Amino acid sequence: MVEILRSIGVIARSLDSISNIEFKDYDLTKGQYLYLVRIYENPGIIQEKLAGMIKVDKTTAARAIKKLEKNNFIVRKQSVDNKKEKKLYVTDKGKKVYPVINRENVYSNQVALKGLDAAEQKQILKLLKIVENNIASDWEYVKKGNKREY
Amino acid sequence: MVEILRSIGVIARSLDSISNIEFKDYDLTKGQYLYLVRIYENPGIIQEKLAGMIKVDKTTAARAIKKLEKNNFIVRKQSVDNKKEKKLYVTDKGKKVYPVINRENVYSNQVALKGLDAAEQKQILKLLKIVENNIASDWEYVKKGNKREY
DNA sequence: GAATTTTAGTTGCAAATGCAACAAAATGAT
DNA sequence: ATCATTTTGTTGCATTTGCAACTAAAATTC
Repeated sequence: MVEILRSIGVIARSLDSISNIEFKDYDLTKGQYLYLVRIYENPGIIQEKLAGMIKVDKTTAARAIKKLEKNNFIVRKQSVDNKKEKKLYVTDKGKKVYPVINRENVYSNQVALKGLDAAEQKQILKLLKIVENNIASDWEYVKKGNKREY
Repeated sequence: MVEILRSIGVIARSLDSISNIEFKDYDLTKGQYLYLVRIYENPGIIQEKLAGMIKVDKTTAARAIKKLEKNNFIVRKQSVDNKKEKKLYVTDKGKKVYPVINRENVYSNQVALKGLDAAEQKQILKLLKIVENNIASDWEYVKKGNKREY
């Protein structure tokens, strides 16, 4: 019964691969769309939280964000109340690309859910949210250097 | 309703990240476990099919497999009936690691499904299989250089 | 309030990833 | 049988990814 992990892996790689190919026309290189949409939807979010949100190494996030900034999709503003933090915001250029990403995501979502009725669509989302929550704590645990016992 | 894509992405990255960290003790570097289990379960499979099975670029698969061979986890045997193909088989060393990977996967699966009753577990697997199928054709389509219209 | 721990971010490596572009064998079409 | 196409695999190159190791600011503990 290891199938759900594999299925999820296969689906995720497929979707990511498709997105990366489709966004190349918009100057967005591998993975960048991930960060951009989250910054758009969470203006002022900091790098560390963003990394945790999408479950990616903080150094990977740092570099992806740096590149987004270099390419003028986002800006980093020094937080006034906290000298460590740099708050992230989407620029006008970033705001223009957002609908493109969103449109693609909505379409892929449609393709993914083809053949499922409304109740099943609701159900899979609900169940995935639970799984996401379940696995999130283990991710943090292992990322911090702790060893899972099993 | 783009949430299922995101949820799947988050879960997949979490699981992959955890696996990569946990398998480091067994000389398996990033991603290798993916290929090894599939070769174990499908002896004689060729590289191209394996790449398609896990939805990864064929050049990425080529290099991961090359490394698995170099580290003696698998062997490549020239197919007798087809001079292009190289069939893949797990070595004794590979066979020894398989249970380790499987045990981890089973555990992660358990963690993932925590809080879901038997019916829900069955349901999520069934729905994910449909989604996997739905998205697989788009992956192949886009990978071959075709453009999705939406 | 000084000392310790946690949080947020960075840089140096080494490795993985994937697109392009290629070669050669196998298959299909006429 | 010949020619075109598809399948399988490779290498070059640029980019992404992530673990280690490190600063510095903030929060917590004593």
